[in-house]
Amino acid sequence: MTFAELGLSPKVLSAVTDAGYTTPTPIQAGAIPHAIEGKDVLGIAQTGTGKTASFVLPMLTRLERGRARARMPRTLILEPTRELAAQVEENFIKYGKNHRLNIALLIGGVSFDEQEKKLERGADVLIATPGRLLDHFERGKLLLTGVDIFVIDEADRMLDMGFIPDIERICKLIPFTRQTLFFSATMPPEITKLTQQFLQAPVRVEVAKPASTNINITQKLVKTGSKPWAKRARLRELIRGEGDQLKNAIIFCNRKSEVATLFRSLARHEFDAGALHGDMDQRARMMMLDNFRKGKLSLLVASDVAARGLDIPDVSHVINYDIPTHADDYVHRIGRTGRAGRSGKAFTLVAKGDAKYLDSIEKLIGEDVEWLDGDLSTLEAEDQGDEKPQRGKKAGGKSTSEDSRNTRTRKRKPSASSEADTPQEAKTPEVAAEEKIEKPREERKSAIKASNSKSRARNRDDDAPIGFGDNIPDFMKVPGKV
DNA sequence: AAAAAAC
Repeated sequence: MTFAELGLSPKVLSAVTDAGYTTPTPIQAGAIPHAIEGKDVLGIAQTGTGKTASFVLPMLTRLERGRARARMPRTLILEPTRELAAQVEENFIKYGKNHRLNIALLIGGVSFDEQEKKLERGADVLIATPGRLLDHFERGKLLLTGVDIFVIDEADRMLDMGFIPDIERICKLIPFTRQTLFFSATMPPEITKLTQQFLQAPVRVEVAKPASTNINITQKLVKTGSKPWAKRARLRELIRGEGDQLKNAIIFCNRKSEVATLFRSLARHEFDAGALHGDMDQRARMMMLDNFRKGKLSLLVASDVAARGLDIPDVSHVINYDIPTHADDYVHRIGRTGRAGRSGKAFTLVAKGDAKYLDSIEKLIGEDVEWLDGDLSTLEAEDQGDEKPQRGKKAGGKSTSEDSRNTRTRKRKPSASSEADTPQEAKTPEVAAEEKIEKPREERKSAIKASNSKSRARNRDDDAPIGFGDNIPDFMKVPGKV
């Protein structure tokens, strides 16, 4: 089977050939002919199966007839995250290089002006995250009555993120005569219901290939102490131990605050690291991802915003700094490596107390993951000696910041051994970009809370009802308060 | 328990 047999237009075909592809993936072979015919498609596939091209290519072919009118986009593609939306735009640019199409990307965190201009000019392709799309719609900058092709990508993730009501709303604004292409990695009951609602006599194309069975990925568990400094030290040791084998790595944390902390720590230890999480300013997000893709950064510390769908062909390692508490996240995370036929390694740091999460992961993927060192039984013992191997520190201090304080005050150079093992060119502009990273929301929130409660405490009782002065009736008083 | 997404 070749791309030439799928019914794509010559313009599209030549762009595909130029990109170096000749053989379609199963999802592409299954979906493209039907999509070109104008049929609805239900695609069940993980990312990394060539899913994006399976809707981009037929859409380009179909878009060759007709042109866009102002404020009336001809197609709409919904994506759950900003990065995925941007990635789809890249695909339209790459495969649409022989076309003259107006592409508009509507995502949050960036200015409205440019997006409005593109809508005004008439968009052939509109790629959006739900929030910003509805925002434009409510401002009257957009009519969806001209949409001929509607794509819902990563539907199960949209469900996880609570986007379904938004999607239902958007769906009602699009003519029912449209063609709908619907993609999801899994088919939970809610999603099945949605497909019955949105799709008409769809062609079902299923590519069952969960990332966990990807034989290109070598999975290993890594024993670690549970204290933050101990985990960071173990991580550095792990990275250095991989030496040249580690070309680049995505390091996943469970919390945005942990991403920020770990990123700063790695940067101080002269690692070539970047960070990515949802509370960062959008420009920094784009820059980090871009530099990681281009190889200017070898480590990317990320939250689960990067777990699904991100297509970076050449990631040698995925490291779960925190074990994912949802087993499917594990599958998605490690699926960022071992892509496009390459081999990849996936390490998961396991500390005392992570056993139950490990259990559900192994249950889901249907196999036991090998330990790099030791095993679950040695974990407990290991954690007893969890004292920080340095003296002269204030006991009972916050171990979280100690680790960074050391290097900040001393600014020591990396040791000879680490110099050999760690990626060089450490004087990255990304370290300077550290300042651009916003504080995680929770930190901001607690800061606000602290200052609020302080000012409130000056005035009067926190929970006292307003308007009674000191004569609060008994029944209005908060129980337990004097 | 947390992440993502709108000003």
